[in-house]
Amino acid sequence: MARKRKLTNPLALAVLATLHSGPMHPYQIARLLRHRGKDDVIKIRYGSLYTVVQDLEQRGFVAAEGTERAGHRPERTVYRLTEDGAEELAERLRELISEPAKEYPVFAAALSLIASLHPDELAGLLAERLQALELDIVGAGAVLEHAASHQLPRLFMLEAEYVLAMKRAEADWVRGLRQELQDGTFADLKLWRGVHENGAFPPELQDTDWAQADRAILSIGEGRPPEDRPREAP
Amino acid sequence: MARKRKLTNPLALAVLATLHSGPMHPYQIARLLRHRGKDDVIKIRYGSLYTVVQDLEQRGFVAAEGTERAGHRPERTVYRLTEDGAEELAERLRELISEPAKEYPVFAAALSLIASLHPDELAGLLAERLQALELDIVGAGAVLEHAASHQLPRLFMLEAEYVLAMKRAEADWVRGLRQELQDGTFADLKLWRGVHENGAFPPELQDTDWAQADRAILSIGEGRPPEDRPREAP
DNA sequence: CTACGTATACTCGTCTACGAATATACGTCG
DNA sequence: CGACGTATATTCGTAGACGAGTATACGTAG
Repeated sequence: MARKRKLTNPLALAVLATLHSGPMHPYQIARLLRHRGKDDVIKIRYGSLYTVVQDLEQRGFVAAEGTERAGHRPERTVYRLTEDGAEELAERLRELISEPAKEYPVFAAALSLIASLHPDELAGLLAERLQALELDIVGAGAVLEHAASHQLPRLFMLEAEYVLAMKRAEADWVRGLRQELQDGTFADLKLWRGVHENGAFPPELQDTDWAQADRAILSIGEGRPPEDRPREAP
Repeated sequence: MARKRKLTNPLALAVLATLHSGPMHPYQIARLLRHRGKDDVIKIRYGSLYTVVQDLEQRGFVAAEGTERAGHRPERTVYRLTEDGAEELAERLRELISEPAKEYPVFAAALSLIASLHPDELAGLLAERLQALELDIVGAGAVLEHAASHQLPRLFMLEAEYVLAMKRAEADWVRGLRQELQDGTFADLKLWRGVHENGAFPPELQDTDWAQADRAILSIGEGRPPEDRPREAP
């Protein structure tokens, strides 16, 4: 947690935002965040929380107001938001909203390696995912409706709306792919099965641009100049 | 990188998958991953790569085949995939496909804290995001078309298709919200401005369930039992 | 032919996230 | 009333991620 770097840690931003509601100690921050359901979109680990708060203090974004003690519980340090902290929070939020960040969802990673799995397995796995997603979607929808009917302003539920929209889109996409696999519309099934049965690409695909380039990279490992030397592909 | 834990690191899975194409040394793995465009959905850091490969070796998922040296370059260790490695890869992929993982996109985090920003700013920020997203979308679409027209099987572009679908969905959602803010349809604008101008909630919202509960949590910090003591909200 | 930029290939040290442990207090059920 | 489960509140140690550094080789523009 160096001195001058931008405050990118979402938990840190959440801490600053929570202190808008008044000075409090770290554990209370966590409870409030939880109560407000923010732990659904922001990872709250106690292990990290205290480190983050210390860092915020060092940077001058929060300040210790003093310590108190209730009964014989451990002493608690109460922090408040500073001017600098409020500004930094606003600035980071502006940035996070206006600039899409590059993220690495694991599902995309898995898809990118999917050729390693046998195609006949995939449809079933996608069906499982779809079920789970649909459950999630129903649940999230219910939460949103419940909140609305209890006068919780939409302003505080935007993140849930967004997450729901994304889940719906994912479910749609998964549904489409599963369909193509089931009815055999998916074009590469022959190729794909071939790779698993022969451990190699069918010859008609050996000489495309990308196969060439792949082989070029692979051949360097051979200690020979990248001449020819056909190799089996993934 | 402890001994028995599941292999959740996406880079580790990518390494295993790449070794399907034959034995090679770490740097070559990275190059091939890059050439295949996988670095778009899987973070490849050299600092991590070598650690990850070592870990895979310790777990028996890859094995060193020996070392070679080209010219006076540093010695390179060539690794191959083991049976165990192939199995582990397949098992992890199955899991990643069939079970949606909980993730924490920063945009959702930012939305969840958005009340800290003045509402009149938000529409503009969303417009910026939208522009960036639309550029991304055009770019990704072009890449997909180019790949298709060069015979690269769709099988190897699924992750790009998925990412594109997600971006489109996000753009749609952002467009909708921006619209509501611009034409004043968004219901909480009055409340929201009030929070920023008075630093407090308008009285008609002070007594809802959630405001009560929030106050209950806050009041504990006061060292008093959670009786009454109204407080200002975010 | 020499200087410079770029690619190859890896290592090191730092920073950070966070699991797990710790320790006290409170409520309650028999 | 004593034993047990849960909530309060924080600290500590360590595994893992990764930025930045290192050192050599190669291509090429001047």
